[in-house]
Amino acid sequence: MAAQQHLYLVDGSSYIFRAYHRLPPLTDPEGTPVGAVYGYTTMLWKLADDLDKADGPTHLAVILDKDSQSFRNEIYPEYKANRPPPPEDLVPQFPLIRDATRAFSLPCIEEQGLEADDLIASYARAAQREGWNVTIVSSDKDLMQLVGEVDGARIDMLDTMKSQRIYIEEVEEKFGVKPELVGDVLALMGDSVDNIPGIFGIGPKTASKLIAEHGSLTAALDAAEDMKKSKLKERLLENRADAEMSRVLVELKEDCDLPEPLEDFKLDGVPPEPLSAFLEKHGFTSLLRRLDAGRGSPDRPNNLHPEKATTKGDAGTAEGNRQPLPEMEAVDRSKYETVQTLERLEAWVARALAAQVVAVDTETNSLDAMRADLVGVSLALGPNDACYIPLGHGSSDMFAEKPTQVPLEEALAALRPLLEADEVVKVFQNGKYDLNVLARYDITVGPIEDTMIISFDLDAGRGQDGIGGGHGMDELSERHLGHTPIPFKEVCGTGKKQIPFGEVPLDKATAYAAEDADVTWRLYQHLKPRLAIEGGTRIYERVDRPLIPVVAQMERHGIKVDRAHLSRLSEEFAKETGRLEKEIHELAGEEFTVGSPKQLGDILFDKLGHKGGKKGKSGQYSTDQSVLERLAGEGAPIANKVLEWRQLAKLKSTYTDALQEAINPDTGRVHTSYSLVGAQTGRLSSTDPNLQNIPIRTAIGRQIREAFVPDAGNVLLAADYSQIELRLAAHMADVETLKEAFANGEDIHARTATEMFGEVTRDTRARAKTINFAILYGISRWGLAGRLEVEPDEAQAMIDTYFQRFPGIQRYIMETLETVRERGYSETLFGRKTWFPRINSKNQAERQGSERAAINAPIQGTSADIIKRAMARMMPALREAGLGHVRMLLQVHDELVFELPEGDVAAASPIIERVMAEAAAPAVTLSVPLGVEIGTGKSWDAAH
DNA sequence: CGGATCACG
DNA sequence: GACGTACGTGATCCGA
Repeated sequence: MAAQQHLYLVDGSSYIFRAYHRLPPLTDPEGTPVGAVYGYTTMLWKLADDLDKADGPTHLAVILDKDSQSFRNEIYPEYKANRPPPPEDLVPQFPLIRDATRAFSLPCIEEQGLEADDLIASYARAAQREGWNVTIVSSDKDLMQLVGEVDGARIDMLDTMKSQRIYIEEVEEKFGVKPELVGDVLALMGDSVDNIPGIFGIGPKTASKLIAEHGSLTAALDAAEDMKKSKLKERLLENRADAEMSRVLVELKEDCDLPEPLEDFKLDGVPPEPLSAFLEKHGFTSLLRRLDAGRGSPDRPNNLHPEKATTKGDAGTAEGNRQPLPEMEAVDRSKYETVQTLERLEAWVARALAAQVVAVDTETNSLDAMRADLVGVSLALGPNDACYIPLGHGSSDMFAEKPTQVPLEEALAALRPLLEADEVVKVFQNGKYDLNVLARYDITVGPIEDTMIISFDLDAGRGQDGIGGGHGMDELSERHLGHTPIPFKEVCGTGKKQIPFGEVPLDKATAYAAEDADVTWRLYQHLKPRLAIEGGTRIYERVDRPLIPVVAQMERHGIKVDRAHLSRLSEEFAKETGRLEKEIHELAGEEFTVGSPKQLGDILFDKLGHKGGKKGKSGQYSTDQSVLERLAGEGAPIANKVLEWRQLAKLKSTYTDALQEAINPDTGRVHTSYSLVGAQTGRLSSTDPNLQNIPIRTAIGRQIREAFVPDAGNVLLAADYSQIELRLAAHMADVETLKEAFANGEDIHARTATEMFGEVTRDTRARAKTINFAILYGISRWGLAGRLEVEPDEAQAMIDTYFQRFPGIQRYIMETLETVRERGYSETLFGRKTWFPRINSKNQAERQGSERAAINAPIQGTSADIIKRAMARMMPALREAGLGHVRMLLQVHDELVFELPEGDVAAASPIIERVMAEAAAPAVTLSVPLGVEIGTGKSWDAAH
């Protein structure tokens, strides 16, 4: 029996539109935009790769739309009439789609007066009649009508953007009906893009419900008569004709003449020319490399090096960020080596030195790098070419016999030349952790690369829809390699049963640890080339990569905290909260848990009968600060007591108690952990403990800052950027008035007050300040109205005045949004991207949320870039001045905290100020000065 | 484990 | 027809 034939029909036109909106605006060496073509090319490649695979294509053709007119226009002149013209930089890419298809030596079918959908339908049916299987490469919902099986020949669909097969179940999931009824559903719901009317007011949900219930469009329309009186009934009766015409419009023409016979679509491998010439012409160098690597032809993709497999293609989108799974040599854990002798270790080190690129991972007994003891090291030099070097296994009694291991000192001596070699790149996943662990053994690792940071610089913000946009190894491995690494909990257990890694038997430990290095190596090969292609090199090389060892060093420094001071505060707060609690209970007339917003709400609004209680969607009264302040103003003494109680309880539990516990017994200091990938905008975040939210705004809270102190003989120095985000907004939106004010060193909120209200008073300045921030955060009249306690109309008037007084701001907002809508990401002045997959969401709240975030991201992100650059340059600048002993301890978004001998303040201050003020240069020249304020003192509080 | 609250820039 | 309205974080507590 002959092998089953399998025809792939590629819907080229719809693909290019989607690719355009999902991919960055790349241009080729001649400046022609080619982003969408690049996506299309990688997609074709992937399909050609699948040749010879089970279910892979034996025949393939690309189907294109010839022009916008079709027989449907004769039925309904408005058909597709309100389609906006394609974007300017997409137009020149249309002909390139044909070029790309020909470059792959694939047939390309288009026909005057016929839409691609009709050709696809006709070819699909023709092939099905021959008993072939058919896969339609498209996600067009109209085509879903075709899905199904006739006499053992099936038609399915493939959405390459989402790597998703669509068969009957998927269609049913989407439309709630069998494929053959999809046309009926479409006829009811209409399609605004194609301008198919459907019935107004009936969306996908109602349409599929009606069709599922009645079995067909006609039946549903007939049934309308007997429905009970409703909007729906009216609409069905009134618009029957529209629905019936829509049914004709969505019907696919399955009997077109076939311009070329099916047999001509036979796939026969892809000759290297003209493909290579095409790739070269358009600067697709990574694909060109793949072509060269694959013995000169992509027709045997399995011979390609796995690391050269699909690079970008269809990364994260509003609808998901799964990439097509690249071809790769499958992970084979049996190939890993457990290194137990010095001889073998030296052999690995020698090979690594020769390889120039080695992935490294350390295993320890703690997540806290500052307390973690080294348990082992793994290395990877290529796919499955990895080893684990156990160093601290079996230190407890769980091992009957301690396993054979290279003694720690000897092993470190052997590894040191590798880890410190200038000419060998060490690749880590979250290298900051490993750097800190190894620093405890006096090993200064470098140079390093970091797959977590690379991923962040490429994909920050993707997966805001909860589909997974994280940068952890397991997630990256799933997403990019299609491989699930052994979960940590499978090796060490979880909860109470968790054992330290050092107690894991060597075979299991090797499988886990060597795999981590293996996966890191693969991820690096996969992600690193994308940086250049997608314009991520600048931010990675100039901002984030240099920062890794700097932040690692800051974490190791830590900051001294006065335990006695905190303990005293804890006691005071405890006494005070206890006293308040009693008073609150008396006022309430019963005892209850003050810390429970639920109980408090019931007491305030039900029992005590206060007015204006608002329940949120959790069905619970809101009792937050603003509510309690209102009640207090209305003369409810209990509200003030609760506010006071809350403040003290918060300070005690979050700060005075927790910080004491965070003091490292070895160093006597507190070592936070900064996340370099925590904030989508590029900011750092701080955890365990968070030292970026230590109180400062109230006097009581500031007492906690007094506990942060220098060593004897030293002082703390705090250097703050003044109004950096507003300055950047003035520069980026090019607002003359604001730039001038900053140039003259004016009080910017006062200046805003003058412009807005004509005079500066306490009140107008405060309002101006609120408005200034509101602008940075993407304003709405209601939001501003709430903050300023005015009517939305008045807030709108203020916004209008603001835009009028500061021309440029509105234009900046519009332009930013337009760019983000088009490209899917925002960009900082230094080229940092933040993706907004929901910017074009149909859900208004979702979309508007993304819009506000997108307005803010370039500003907040540029500020983050600038302070990061200052941090990376800081120690070299200080060292040059003989101040290498100055320690940079903390970063709080626009502030750096240093510790230094009292006598060095005068020498260090101007250097710190200069490095911070000039941190944008030379990459970016700002049209506003960056102001830096410096203070010193015997505590963090005193330094402000 | 999610929601509410509140600490910071 | 109602929703929900300022950006970015992390820690703690309560209660299901």
